[in-house]
Amino acid sequence: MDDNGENRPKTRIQRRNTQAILEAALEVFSSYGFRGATLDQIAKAAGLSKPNLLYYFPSKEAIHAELLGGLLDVWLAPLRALNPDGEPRTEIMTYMRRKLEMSRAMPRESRLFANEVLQGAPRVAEVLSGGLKTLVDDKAAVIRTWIEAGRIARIDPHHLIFSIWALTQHYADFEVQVRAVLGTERDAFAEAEGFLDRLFDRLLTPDP
Amino acid sequence: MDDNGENRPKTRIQRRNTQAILEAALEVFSSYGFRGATLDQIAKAAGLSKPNLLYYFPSKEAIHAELLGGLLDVWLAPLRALNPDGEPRTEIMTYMRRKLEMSRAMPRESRLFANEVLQGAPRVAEVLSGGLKTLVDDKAAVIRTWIEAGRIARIDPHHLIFSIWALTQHYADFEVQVRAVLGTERDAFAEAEGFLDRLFDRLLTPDP
DNA sequence: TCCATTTCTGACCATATGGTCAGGACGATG
DNA sequence: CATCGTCCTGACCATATGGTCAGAAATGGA
Repeated sequence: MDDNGENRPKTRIQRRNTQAILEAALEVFSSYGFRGATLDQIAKAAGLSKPNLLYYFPSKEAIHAELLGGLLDVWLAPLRALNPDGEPRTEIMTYMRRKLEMSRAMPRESRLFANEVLQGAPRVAEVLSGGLKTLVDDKAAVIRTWIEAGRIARIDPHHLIFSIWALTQHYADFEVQVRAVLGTERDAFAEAEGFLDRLFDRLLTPDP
Repeated sequence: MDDNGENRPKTRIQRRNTQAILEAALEVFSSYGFRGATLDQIAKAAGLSKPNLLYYFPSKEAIHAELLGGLLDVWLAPLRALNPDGEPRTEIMTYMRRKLEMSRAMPRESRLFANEVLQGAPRVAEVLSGGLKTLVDDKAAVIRTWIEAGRIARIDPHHLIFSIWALTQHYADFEVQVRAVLGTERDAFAEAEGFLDRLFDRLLTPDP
């Protein structure tokens, strides 16, 4: 089904152009969603002609799929890195900080996923209920052992993870809103770090 | 500029059809975003022909604008209701619960706004930096007085409001993801209420 | 019942869009 | 420099889409 993976870009030109296309596609898809984006927009942003786009990728779908698939691992890496043998609060705080840093450094990637999920995740539904669910369930189980050991507060692990997603991605996905409300003077991400540190510190502290 | 407001729907048929159109448009726009939605989809969902749609609304833009504008007041009502003279924690907790309830009861409306803001809010940019900013600044000032009086913890009011938005809207905007991860057995919103109660209770409690 | 107004439709239009194709330009390799 | 495979393009196509229009059908009031 998927003819990628075997025949990677070989020549210099292929590498440069596929890279430019994916970069441009990220820009456009993250701004307009899949249906709202057009090949002409992507081609223009990549500095290529539309037929040339389709010389490197067989279809609009394929570009989108390549983008999503290629970024999924990066996107989930921080959660994967959550170490069952680490110090519970450190592990969770580190995870949260990494997610926030990703929102800051890769807001377009965040919006790409947000657009996809918002619109019903038609292209990644299997990933959500497959790999993602497995990963989250796995880490939730780890967190549960920490709770049982009394090392962090007794809160639902799944919703703890959701809260990290929601609070960190909010600053990327709703950036224009955050900026509009805070004004251009304030640094939303810098402030968010302090705020979220405090929030999760309080949330995780076990009851006396 | 806006020729609405004066000539509201009068006849029974007008009322019924404009209602059906807005209902259908909410369904379609919230699922696909502005550019991703088509008039044919909306017309079909409303049980009308496309020309008939355009008999009631002058353009696709107009339908979208009417939807957004009509819902803004409803959407911001809970924040407006935050009472400076009320008991601080009760006021904030009530606000959070109302927002969560709105996410539960009106997920399509939430996604409509989410789509709009995600894609750069081209049609509501003025509202964000105008009315919304004013409202938020106003309520943030109220919260700040509560903090100064030592009645709630010393946390940034703007980010407190952001956190309420992020955490409650997450359950509507990313519903498919939440459902995929949680499975169909669990009731995300019921669980969220308990989780968020606990979270904000801990967040707001003043330092000893 | 008759007429004016409102409501609705099929046919149509201009443009946008995803995608194709024949062939030309280019670049590396002998 | 000849040649072969890579790279690229203009022209083109089928379909989708937002929107228009002349006129038919329904509605409502006198």
